[in-house]
Amino acid sequence: MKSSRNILNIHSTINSGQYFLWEKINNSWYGIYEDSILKITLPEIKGNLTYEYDSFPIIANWQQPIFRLDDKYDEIIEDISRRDKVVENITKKYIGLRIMRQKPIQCIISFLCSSNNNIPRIRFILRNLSRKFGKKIEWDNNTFYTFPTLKTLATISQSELLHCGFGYRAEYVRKTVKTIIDQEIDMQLIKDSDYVKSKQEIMKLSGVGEKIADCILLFAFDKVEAFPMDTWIIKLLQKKLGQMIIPDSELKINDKFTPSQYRLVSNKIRDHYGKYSGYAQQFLYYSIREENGRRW
DNA sequence: CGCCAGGGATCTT
DNA sequence: AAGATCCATGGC
Repeated sequence: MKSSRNILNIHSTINSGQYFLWEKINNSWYGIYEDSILKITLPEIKGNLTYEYDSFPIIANWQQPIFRLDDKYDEIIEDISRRDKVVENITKKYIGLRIMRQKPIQCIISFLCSSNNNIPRIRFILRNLSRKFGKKIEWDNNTFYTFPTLKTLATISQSELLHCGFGYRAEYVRKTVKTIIDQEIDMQLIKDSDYVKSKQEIMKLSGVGEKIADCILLFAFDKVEAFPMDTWIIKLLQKKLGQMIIPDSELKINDKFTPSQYRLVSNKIRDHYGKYSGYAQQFLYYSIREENGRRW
């Protein structure tokens, strides 16, 4: 199965801080997904705009759900581009950037780990966790480790988590895993409900506040209107988007916002960008990181 | 040494 | 309801 690069740019999509367990080996990207290893091989011939997809153990046509190829991409780009010039320009520049659809548990643990942390370290910690507690898979002359299952996660001790590098987030992981195992949150409800109700439910998890909830809903639960606001997006709001989205507001955007400030700005911003706000956010985030010379 | 990293929980006013 | 503080860790 192949797809054109003008609707999917692998590099920007994988390197946009949404899905941490990918690594490039030679001319292929390898990703961790459930019990399988995903593989994308880049074209060797210049001008060839197709990718080749593979996986082991095989998952047929995995790229369709994972890169959300079923989304009406053109319509989404047109919709968010209409909202303001900033996003219009960025979507032109980085066309092909996609949102990926992750498995809930991996996504939840990944973003629990993201609080007050940076992307290289998030990757480092998640890889440690996988190496120690995931299933070993030998493929393509390489060794890979899957992400541990919920059941396995429940058996991991606090000190083992600390040894992976979770730091103070180890307690979040332990509590969150227990909450999910004990079915104290309703995963089906999160899948089926709208953004507001799903967010309320996912925020019952320890370590999941406003921002991380938005990430989980956007990257694992199809809530494409979620607009996660991290420190970089907040800087952008202070610098160039604030007046456009929150005109004449008495709200002062500080470097951190309180939960109520977050909700207020979130409401305004989702009103501004509409039902595909999550896509707008991902373009903005990627753009900021590119402009600031990301290191990862 | 301080500041920052895809923040959140908890305690204090 | 809004601030202040602490959280573990590494890069710069």
